[in-house]
Amino acid sequence: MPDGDGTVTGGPLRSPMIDLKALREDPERFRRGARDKGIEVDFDRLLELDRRLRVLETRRQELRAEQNRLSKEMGPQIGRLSGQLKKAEGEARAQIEAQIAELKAGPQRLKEQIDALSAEIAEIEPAFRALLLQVPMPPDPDVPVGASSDDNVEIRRWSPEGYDLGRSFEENRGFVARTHLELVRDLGLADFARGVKLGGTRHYVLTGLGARLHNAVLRYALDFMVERHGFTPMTVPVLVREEMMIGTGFFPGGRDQAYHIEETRRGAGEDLYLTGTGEVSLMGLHAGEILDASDLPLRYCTLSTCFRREAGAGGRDTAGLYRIHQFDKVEQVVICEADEQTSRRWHQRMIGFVEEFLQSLGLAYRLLQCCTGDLGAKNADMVDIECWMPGRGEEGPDGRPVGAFGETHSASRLYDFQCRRLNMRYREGGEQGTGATTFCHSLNNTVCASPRILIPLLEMHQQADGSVAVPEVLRPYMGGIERIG
RNA sequence: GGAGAGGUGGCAGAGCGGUUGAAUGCGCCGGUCUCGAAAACCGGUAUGGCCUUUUGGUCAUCGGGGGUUCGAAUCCCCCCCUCUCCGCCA
Repeated sequence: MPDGDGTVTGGPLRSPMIDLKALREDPERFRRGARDKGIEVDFDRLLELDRRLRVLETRRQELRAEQNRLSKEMGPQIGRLSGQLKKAEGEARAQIEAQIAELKAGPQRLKEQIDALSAEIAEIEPAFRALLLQVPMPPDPDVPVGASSDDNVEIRRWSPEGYDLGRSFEENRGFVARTHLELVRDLGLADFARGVKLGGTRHYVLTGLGARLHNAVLRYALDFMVERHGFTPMTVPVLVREEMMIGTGFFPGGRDQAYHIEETRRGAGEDLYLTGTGEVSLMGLHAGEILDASDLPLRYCTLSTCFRREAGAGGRDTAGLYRIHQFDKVEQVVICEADEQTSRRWHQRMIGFVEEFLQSLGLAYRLLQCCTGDLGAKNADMVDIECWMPGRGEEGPDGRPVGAFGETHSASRLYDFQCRRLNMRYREGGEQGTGATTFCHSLNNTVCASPRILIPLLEMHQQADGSVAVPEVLRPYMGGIERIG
């Protein structure tokens, strides 16, 4: 199997990708969108290839129509003559053969012309598809234009009662904050050396109560979405086919970020990829389907292990639980009707769920409106949520970190970008329905990614004596334990 | 891992290489009949693309890709998937 981009041809999906008609009608909108996102796409070439392809395709269709017509006309004749040929002898035989050859000559010429056109099309089509696949979703007009995360705009912040984000941890709590690294070490919650021994850099082992806390917060997060907000929990593959990675928009852009299982090298038919988020499988669930409009919106969540190569992260965040190759995450996904207002409302609600979740854990956070440069290819809009991590950030005068916000959540609004690529549509009556079909809209947001969430959890709930208080909502998942250490 | 059987329209189920985008049945929609309903009968009932102002025309699609052929659901190759049996195994 080829590994090249732009080759989602098989399976139940024949990905239409970006709306070609929209692109033809208003290429400027897509050009601007890509520019604002800092993504380079050769639109001139793309549009030129599109024009050429359509000319060739139209011509080929005309020829094929002619061929079909001829075929219908003389098919039966050739068949009849071929039948006679079997019985015929000598002179009569030669005559029939000549007749058949004559009949075949016309279509033969057509075939040659069609083959020539086909060859030409086959030559430029892959490049066209690859280019089309690179076209990002244009950001919504109300998304601030910016180059990088530095240009993101804070929307609001929240902190638990009695904790003032304008003051230092020490001023708030009366003692100097330990970092999560120190807490984890002193309380025996993680073993980095052995993690690295097992899996190499950026691996870790959560030990004892560390593992328990990790599981507790994830289980709580899943129950929170299911019981409080009516999401349907799913367990899904984390090892998926390439078409799912392309369909969800992670490929081609994010190839470097995904672990690639090269099963073809062992004789299998296709390679597989480890997913970096449950979003891939949750979105892929209904790929290629026509959903029943009355079943929308679909609200799914999953607890899945996520794998990220962190290519390009260089030496950033090498220590601790912040940036690692493998973690677990509860993810929420909504698939709704193709309506901007509906889609926007869900975005707000999904962000609200996370705020409620973080508040119940007593974690301080802020919401950031991501700027165009930080959206990635697939999003029309994205809001990041960052938790306050007292042990993070630059060193203060005392040589201790002053604290910083660290990204823990990301809420994406994609319109029909993914659903087009995944060929996921809806209409009244679903598959059996009769009306026109429409591509769904999709959204996703983190609910809880751990162990990263353990950083603010441990750092915010640490006590003067070095112990850590377990938030009340997690205690039922920790066998009633109220305090670690 | 080994052996075999299959994948056709919403479902079931036909389909000697040539008016087969696909019989037939079911389902669904519309109509006739009826006070109304059922039955019966008649008609309609896929998706996507391209051309077209409308109407309409046309191409592609019978798991996916490639090949043979003037012509492929039908023949050949590769892959994916499903089922059965054996082996192995949480």
